Amino acid sequence: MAETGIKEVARRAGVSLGTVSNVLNRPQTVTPQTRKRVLKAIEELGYVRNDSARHLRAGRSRTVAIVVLDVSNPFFTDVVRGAEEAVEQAGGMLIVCNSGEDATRERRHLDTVEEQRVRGLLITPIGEGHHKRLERLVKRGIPVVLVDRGSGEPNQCSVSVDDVLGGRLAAQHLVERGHRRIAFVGGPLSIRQVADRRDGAAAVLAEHGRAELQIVQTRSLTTVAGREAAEAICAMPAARRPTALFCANDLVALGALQGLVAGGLRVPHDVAIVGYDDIDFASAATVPLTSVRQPRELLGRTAAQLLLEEADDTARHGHRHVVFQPQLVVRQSTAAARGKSLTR
Amino acid sequence: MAETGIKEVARRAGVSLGTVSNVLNRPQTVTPQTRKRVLKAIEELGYVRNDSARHLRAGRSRTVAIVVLDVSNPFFTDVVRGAEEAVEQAGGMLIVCNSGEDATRERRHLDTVEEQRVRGLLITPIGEGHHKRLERLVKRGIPVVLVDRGSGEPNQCSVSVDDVLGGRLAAQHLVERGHRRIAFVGGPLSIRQVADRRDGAAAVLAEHGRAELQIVQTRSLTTVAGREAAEAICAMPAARRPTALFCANDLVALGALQGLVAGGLRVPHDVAIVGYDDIDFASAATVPLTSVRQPRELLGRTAAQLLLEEADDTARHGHRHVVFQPQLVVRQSTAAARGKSLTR
DNA sequence: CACGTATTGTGAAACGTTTCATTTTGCGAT
DNA sequence: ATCGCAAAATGAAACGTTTCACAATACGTG
Repeated sequence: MAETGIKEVARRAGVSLGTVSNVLNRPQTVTPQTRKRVLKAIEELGYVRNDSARHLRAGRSRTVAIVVLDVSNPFFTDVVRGAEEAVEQAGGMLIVCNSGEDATRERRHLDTVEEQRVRGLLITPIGEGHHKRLERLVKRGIPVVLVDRGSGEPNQCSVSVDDVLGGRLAAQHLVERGHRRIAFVGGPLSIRQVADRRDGAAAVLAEHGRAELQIVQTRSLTTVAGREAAEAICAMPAARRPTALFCANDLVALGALQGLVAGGLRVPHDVAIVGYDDIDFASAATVPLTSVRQPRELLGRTAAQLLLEEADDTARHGHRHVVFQPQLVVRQSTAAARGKSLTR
Repeated sequence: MAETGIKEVARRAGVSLGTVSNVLNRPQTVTPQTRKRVLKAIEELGYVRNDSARHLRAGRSRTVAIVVLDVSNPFFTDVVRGAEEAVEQAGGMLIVCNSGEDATRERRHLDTVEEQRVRGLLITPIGEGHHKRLERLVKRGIPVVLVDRGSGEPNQCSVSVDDVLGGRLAAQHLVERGHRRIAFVGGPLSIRQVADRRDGAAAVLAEHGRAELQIVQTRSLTTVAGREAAEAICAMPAARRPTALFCANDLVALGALQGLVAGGLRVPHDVAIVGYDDIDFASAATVPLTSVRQPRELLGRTAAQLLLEEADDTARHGHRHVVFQPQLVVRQSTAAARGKSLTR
């Protein structure tokens, strides 16, 4: 298993170690003639740089890590694609870690990422207990940017979408459609985005003097959780049952949609649904979903750019908190019910 | 930026370099007393292993890479989740790379992965031009397992699903439903899975003496591509227009569904659709999609297990080619058209 | 109490790069 | 030819680990 290193290349090309390194890292400083000779040797030997050695000596890595809540949620894959674009354009590499909404796995990933001395970290943290941990990374010289999550922290950037506003848009729309009994479906509430969306919706109801926002908590933000929540809702007596659901994200909404239909309720006739994220599948659902759109790829791209900027020049970098605006997209799942007054 | 290394830990704990290393790697060989002392020093100094140095010296990495065709395709995210599970269980880490069906990006990822000297590589390659490249990785001691792709290669494992059979199942079903003009929608055909599915379908038609399978090629396997294909199909004269589509995957099928509806055709009344993969969203579509199901997570998990087995004991490892069976799931998108004979 | 053995601890060498202070080479001007 | 200078090439040191041959210590036995 003779690893062919820079040394053998040097010998074969009849030059010194340093020259080979120069060909690799500062081609201008070496005569075209020798350069060619070295490249030929590299080719013939099938030499491949050893990134660990390179990184060890150079002290800086070219890879950026992103830790997301759920890789199988299209929202995050779009964010990842945006980040990927920015990172690769800068000649780096993005590695994707999935915390799966599990704090233990999140911590494990942070450990690994720290051991790898990555260039920087993009993360959508789970709870609030990450502060000291991320703080430590920053102290260590690893810039951190919060993704899809606002932050008052003065020593890190964040890129987010105004979730409270998103919640308001959703609730506002449902109120205008005449709904009185509205439920928020989602969880866990320890995820800030979930809590914010709920708060935004609750605020609107309060302003309108409507009944309080019901909360149907779920354990996670998946279609399965949405389906389970819908079952519980179907089981409620009709008089108390909400006439509209505002779901914490589209996966939950899609699951709820299935659950309601399975339980014999019609959407939007009996129960209207508003989702969140406006993933591609929202418009392709059995009943196309009204949803709150977020600029997914832009979110990822912006976060990555901020991160790279900080990594390139930590000294001069000023932390920023970018907040995008969400946008309501109305579709059939909240179409006005014909022949049935909800406002009564 | 004083990197606290093993050296400082040793000094603080009043032991030698080697002892600290032993505490980290072979805790049994060190007295509980000194071990505690070292751990305390580690804690106090906030020491974090430098993975590059570790890897450089040890020669072997703990990370496994997976290169997929499209991270935003739920099929692959499920495969990734399966692989992740197996890798993490073995104490490793999985890094996810997205080739985006782009050969250049695939090559870039292979380069990086090779430079990183990863423990092993899981890959769903794009075309056929990867042979020598992967061969080289294997020669270098990096085991490679092909995912979702069969292989006759004797020196690498592969885990796949019988795509020809999948194509047969789809076509068989459509033929039984009475369809005569059937089109295959998907591409590029350089992706083996796509070609295999088409071939399976074509074989069935041939056996039944039916008209040839029409091919509507797409540039990629996305909803956008499916929508475009559907537009082309809508534009065909009704007499020549296929009465059923077999789409290379569910994303294309979902896009086609949208495109057909937008073009004024009803599904399944005017045109039936069969998708492939049976991703979660297939059953939640406007018209729930008949699809060919693949064991997605199992695929990923099995591939990772095979890889780890090989990495752990290259010498004794015997290469295997695991092939799973796909399964047809019938839903509304191919429901028998009422009051209209397709067999005329 | 001496001896042999098992258990702990030690520290130098090696992993494959990059960096940088030096030396060597090439070349135009005198 | 000779000198001077810029350009090119050199090679030793350093990055932070792990490994391994060896030394030191502890322990049970005759």
